[in-house]
Amino acid sequence: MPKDKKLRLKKPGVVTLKAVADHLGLTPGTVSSVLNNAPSSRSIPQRTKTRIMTAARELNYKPNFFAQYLRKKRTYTIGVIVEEIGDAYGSGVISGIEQYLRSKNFFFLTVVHRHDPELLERYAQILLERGVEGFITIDMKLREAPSLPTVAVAGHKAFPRVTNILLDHHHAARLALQHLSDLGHRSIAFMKGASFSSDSESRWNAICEVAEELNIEIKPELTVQIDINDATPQLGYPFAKQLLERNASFTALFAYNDLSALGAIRAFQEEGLRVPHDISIVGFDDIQGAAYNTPSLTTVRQPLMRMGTIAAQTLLERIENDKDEPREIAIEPELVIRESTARHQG
Amino acid sequence: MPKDKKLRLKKPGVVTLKAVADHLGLTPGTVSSVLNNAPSSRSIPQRTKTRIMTAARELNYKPNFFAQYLRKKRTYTIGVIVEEIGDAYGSGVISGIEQYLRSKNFFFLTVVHRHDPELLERYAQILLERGVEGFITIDMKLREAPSLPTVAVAGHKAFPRVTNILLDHHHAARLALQHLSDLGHRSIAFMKGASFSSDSESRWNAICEVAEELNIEIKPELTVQIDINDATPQLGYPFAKQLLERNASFTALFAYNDLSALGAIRAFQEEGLRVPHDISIVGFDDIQGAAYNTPSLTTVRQPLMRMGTIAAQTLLERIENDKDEPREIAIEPELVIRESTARHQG
DNA sequence: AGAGAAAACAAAATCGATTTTCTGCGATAC
DNA sequence: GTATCGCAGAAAATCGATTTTGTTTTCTCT
Repeated sequence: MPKDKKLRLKKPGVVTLKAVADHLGLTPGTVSSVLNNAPSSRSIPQRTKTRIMTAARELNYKPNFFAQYLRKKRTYTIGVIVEEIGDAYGSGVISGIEQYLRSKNFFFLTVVHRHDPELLERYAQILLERGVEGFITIDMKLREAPSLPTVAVAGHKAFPRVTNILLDHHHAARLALQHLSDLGHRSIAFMKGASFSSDSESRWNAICEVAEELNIEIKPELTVQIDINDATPQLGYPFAKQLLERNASFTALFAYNDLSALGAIRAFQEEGLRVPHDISIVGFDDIQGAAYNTPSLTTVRQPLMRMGTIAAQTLLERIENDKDEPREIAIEPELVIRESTARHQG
Repeated sequence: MPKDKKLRLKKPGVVTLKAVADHLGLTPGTVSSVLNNAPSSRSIPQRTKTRIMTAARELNYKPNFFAQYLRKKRTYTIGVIVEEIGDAYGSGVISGIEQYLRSKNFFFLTVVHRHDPELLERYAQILLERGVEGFITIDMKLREAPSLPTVAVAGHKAFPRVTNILLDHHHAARLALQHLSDLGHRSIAFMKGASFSSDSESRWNAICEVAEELNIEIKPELTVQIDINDATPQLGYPFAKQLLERNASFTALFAYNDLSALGAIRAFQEEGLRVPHDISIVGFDDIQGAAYNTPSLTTVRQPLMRMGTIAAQTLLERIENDKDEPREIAIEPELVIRESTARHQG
């Protein structure tokens, strides 16, 4: 006969509030109010309070999270929705989130969207079921107003309850293009981000504006559009090849991000082009590893960790104080000059 | 006067079991038993069952996860403990875990250990509080038997309730060293993994054995010990420098993993050494990006995603059927030859 | 000395499910 | 004609907390 499964449900060692109360000869309610320092415990004498505290510590009492939720409706947990597990951009942001939340005794659940609406729908539902108190989305295009306080990292559209954290793309474009221009590059190729990537549009618009300001011509034959979804340098590879096939000459490439830049370097080198000798390349983000590539990558740095910290902080403030949300928080980029750009050998 | 916070606790739109029951003129118990197809619903006529099902769907009733847990003690959730957010090795494994769990309608919570016992302790506690039904640890040295079914990816020590998923390191070492040997390398330098990395010891022992078999001498002056904790190529950089400072000549390096290999390449190139022309390098893992480095990395591939899938599958089987755990599951590595190794120019 | 207040807790309601135990009624059996 | 069974569902107990309401005592004050 199989052992009764029910018996295994009750974990033997778990100390409940009732156990503590019994041990003290008090009722659960009294113990609870003291442990939570509730107003109703005002009339309990210090002696008893101390007895209760001590017993709770000695028995190693930990309130059951689920039972507690049922009354308090709080989980001290937020949901983080990221493109892909281990994606370089998201990982940087999440590190910042983790740091901040840990310091505030909050916890977070992570799910992936992969730019797939169905997957997102499903995982968002799970997060809600699990009682998250807010969302942080990373590189995600929101389709509708979320039901909870939300901070959208790289979010651009305005929605109720949403704070967008966004980079100053105009400044970013200026840093990159000015740098290339200063190095003597005039024929610059561009990679446009995939339409589902939330920064694509703003970044491209900023590039167009700045190019005009700097008198740099954006030639259609030197522009490629990324339209795949990949969290590896493979992202840029086919589009760099595509660029080369067009036989239009260029001396520099402003990639959509670091991943696509790394893929492009690989593609160029396979065709016998040297970076930066023949082609200078500027990436975007400054992900982990950009500094360790050969050649190391010149790139527009986004302070990813800091963006994560700010996102978490903003969200917690809204959750705890239900403050009015700031609509937008702007982040300033920074140019990191490394080996992948050089003076145009003209 | 501030609005009463209590009022905001009850979410307006949430439909409870009682709401469904009221709407049907039945009791919650009846509705619950039918929705769960419980034995006690045998006596309920099909008409009523259909009415209940329909109403539940129409009202979009979703059982409250927390209330449900209180009775059933199930969360359909496991805890994944990984070294660092976005670390290349862990991300690969987690991708596999995610895929499998999703197909089985399980969910997972991720926390980081950073090889820090205190952090681990704290996060493990949180996972338990949140009712995970098992653990998957990744690159973690267990200190004691866990309280729940556990699968340890790259776990080596035997513990009750733990299944270790481990690579055949002897085979791995043979693939790498045979390859270098075939290319004519005799003076090979080695990087030993940090003591807190769980594969370090086995991998090193295997290397020593195979070196002996192949008559390759392991010289102390060509051996460096990684003793920092870093999830970027920075991991290998200082130790490669250290190797060079010793002025002992070598023609190849077998790094601890791909990250340290990438860092080493950078260090060597800074000193004017070309890879693979002057030094051949073999990495380990085949992380995302190893194929896109310049030069692309010859490496011993671990099938990370598959290891994740197997880990998840093994764990679920143990949770659902409380089967006896397999003590170990062996994984076969594979050599991926790319550009970072070449014949010794002797 | 008696009323009212405060002290010190106990009891009960509640959160939202699941599960076991009842109950009333019609049909069948003897 | 009544004991028994099955049906259809109601009632109540339970999971483990929190919170509100009650109930004794013991002071305090006049």
